[in-house]
Amino acid sequence: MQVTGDEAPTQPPDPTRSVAAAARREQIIAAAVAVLAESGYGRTTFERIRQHAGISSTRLISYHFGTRDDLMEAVLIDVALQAQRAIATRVAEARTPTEALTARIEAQLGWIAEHPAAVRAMYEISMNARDAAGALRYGVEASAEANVADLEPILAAGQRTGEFRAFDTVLMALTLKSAIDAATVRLTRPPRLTLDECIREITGLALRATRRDP
Amino acid sequence: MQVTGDEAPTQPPDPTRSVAAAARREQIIAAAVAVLAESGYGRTTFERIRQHAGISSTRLISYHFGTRDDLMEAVLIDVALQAQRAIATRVAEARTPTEALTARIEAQLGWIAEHPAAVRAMYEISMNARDAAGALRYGVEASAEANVADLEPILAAGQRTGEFRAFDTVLMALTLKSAIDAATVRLTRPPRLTLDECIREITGLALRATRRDP
Amino acid sequence: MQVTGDEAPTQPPDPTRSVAAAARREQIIAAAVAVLAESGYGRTTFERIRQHAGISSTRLISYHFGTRDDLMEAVLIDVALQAQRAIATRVAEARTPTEALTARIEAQLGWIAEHPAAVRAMYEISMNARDAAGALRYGVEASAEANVADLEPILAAGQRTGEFRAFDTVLMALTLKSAIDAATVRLTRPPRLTLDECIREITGLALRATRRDP
Amino acid sequence: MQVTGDEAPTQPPDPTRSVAAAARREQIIAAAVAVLAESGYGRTTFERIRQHAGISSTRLISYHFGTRDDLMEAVLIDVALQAQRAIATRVAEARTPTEALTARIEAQLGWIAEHPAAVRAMYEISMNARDAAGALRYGVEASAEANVADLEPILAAGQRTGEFRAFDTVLMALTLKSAIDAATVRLTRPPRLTLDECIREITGLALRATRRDP
DNA sequence: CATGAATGAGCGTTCATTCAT
DNA sequence: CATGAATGAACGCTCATTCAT
Repeated sequence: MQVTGDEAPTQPPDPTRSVAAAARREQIIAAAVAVLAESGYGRTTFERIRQHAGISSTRLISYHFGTRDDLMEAVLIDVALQAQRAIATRVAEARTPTEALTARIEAQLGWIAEHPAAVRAMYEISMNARDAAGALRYGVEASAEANVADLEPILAAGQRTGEFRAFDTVLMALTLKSAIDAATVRLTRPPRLTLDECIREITGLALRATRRDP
Repeated sequence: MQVTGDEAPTQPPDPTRSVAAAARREQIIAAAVAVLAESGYGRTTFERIRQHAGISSTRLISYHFGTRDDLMEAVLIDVALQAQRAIATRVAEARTPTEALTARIEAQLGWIAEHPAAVRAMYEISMNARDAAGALRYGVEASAEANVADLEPILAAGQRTGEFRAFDTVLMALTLKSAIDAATVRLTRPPRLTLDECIREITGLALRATRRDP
Repeated sequence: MQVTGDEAPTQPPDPTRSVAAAARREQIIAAAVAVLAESGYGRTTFERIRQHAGISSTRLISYHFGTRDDLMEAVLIDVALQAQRAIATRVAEARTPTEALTARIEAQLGWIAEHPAAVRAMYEISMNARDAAGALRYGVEASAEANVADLEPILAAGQRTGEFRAFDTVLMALTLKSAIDAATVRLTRPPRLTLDECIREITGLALRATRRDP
Repeated sequence: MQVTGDEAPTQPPDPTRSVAAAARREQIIAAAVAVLAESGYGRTTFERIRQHAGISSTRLISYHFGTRDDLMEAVLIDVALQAQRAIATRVAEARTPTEALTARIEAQLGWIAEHPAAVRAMYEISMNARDAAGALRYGVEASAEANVADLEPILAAGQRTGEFRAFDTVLMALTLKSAIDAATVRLTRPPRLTLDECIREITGLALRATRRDP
């Protein structure tokens, strides 16, 4: 994802080569997430990030990330990967597709509840970052795909083991994603539900929707 | 030292005094709505609005609306009032609370379906406009209140006539609002529903939720 | 040549509409010419121009001209037009093609000798201004064409009147241009010639090259 | 507090000590020449040179050459020496001053025709490099002197042997230099001449100008 | 009702350079 | 011999806004 060539600042550091650079990047990304969540995309300037990160110069940001757009992309990728990893870890512990489905829902809702700022930051970026032509850079489609990509295999596995009934796995994945999104909103906006209520609600729905007809 | 108000070089002209001024204001607001919907809040600059409106100078915008924030507020109010009026008109034709409730839902969903740009513009403003301190100027609460304000009287009226059962009218109004919001999303994002399906869904839900137990 | 639309600063002033704006533009262009001649293209910054023009803010420059490239183009056009006009005026006074040819050479060499800064400024721009792709924006070809455009009609007219012999007018125009360019160099670099010497040299050459064979 | 010289963090390594360092320097100079010729002085940044040279970091450039100005000077000197050497070698083969004069002209024009990028690079540097005060660092005078320095001895020798007539050798050298410069332009810009034509032209001129009157 | 002219503040970006190993 | 990390300074540009008519 690193830009090479002309656009990059002098000496773009290879993040994989140096732990110090990686740490700096993490520090800056964390600050960017906080500012995005608190102040919104439009007010997330290098200067505000600099203040929040407690570093001396905004130059340090462009040194590590290049342009503002590059930084935003780095934040988006970083946060998405973190979420993905957290969820994948918990799903990996499941022994059956049913458990996996439950774990997946719990993990996602749990992660969202635990990282409201990160979620908000992703939202700000995906709703505001635009390319030169003015089109949204990270459209709804992209995030939809991302959220569905790991759900569909679980459903397919469940059908293979016979735990789940026959249905279109892509469509079901999309439906579950929508349900989770709806529940997510209920975590933050009235009529509010607690995390446990959300999880219970969605897992109940998912299990009923996928289980073999008796 | 000019003897003018605080917000503009010459105070925004009294819209009742001049039809020309009112027309200009409408023209600019319409352009602002279009730009907001197409380019997002951050890229909705005076210059872009000027182009879209086909007027000669951005000065004309600040002349009529004062600051950018003032313009955004004017857009928000204008659009909200328009929606409110359209809905109120249709609700006013209803003869019973039940009819009013149905009309209210149909009218709102209908208006949303017919004015996607306006809806998007309101969304952009409410999600991005911030005050000097950095706080969202038109929080979720504000729009919630607005959307609920005309719903609650209908419910109360239904209870008085005995058509509706006993329930907390505020809570029920909020619940219905949430349901409508959810349906709204289904108009634009998969799994998609048609306007008619949305209306049927929500009115069915509302009627069942409010009617007297048999 | 005025950029319209997005790239323009707020309220690009129409230079034809206001004498004040035209005066400001002239003032800024004059300062730009001086800085270009003195400091070269790379050091011709808004700030240096601002100082030289004795104006308060660099913003005034971008207000009137837009981007730096736009300014440079404006300078180039302005200077070229000025030269063109000065030359055309003197050529217009000529009664015969022979006189016109002489006048043309005298006028161009005279203008160059009188406006060394302007000549240098044009040179700096044409040798340094590049487009986004990195290619020279105002190639040698462009200036060659410009310098030849008014020469060729004179030659053609002389052939019609019978004062000049038969030759390819385009080729002859190019040749004369080359001779003038060479003479120009001799005005500034050793072995140096005076303006009068240059004029005598080139007009002598031109007249001999074009006159009817006896 | 490092005990180093003024210009670089660690003093530019002694080129005689290490062949590796010399090779690096050559590599970087070659890249710089290419970038100068292609992109012009203003766009010849460390980053672009780095890309062109295929090295990892711009730091390597400043390590070997110090500042940007130092690099440019190194390029200028390197290219000039190369040209000088090529020309001197061919002149050394001549047995008489007349042969030497011919060889000198042929060699210079030949070198120019064979190394357009190097010629262009020298030109870019000499026309753009400036000192802190803003004055051209390598003025026209400098290059004139350089080009004349080896011409004058040839002429003087010819006078001593009696092959050449009496004339002011410095003035004649300058004149010949001007003629060569003019021919150089004719290699690249219309009305164009081939290399052979140029050589014939200039050598013809030179021999006629210097030979004893019969 | 409309416009022209001017302006200040802030932002991202670029570039060479320096301090460390 | 080479590199990584950091940094300061300057620049062009954008935007909303204000002072005049």
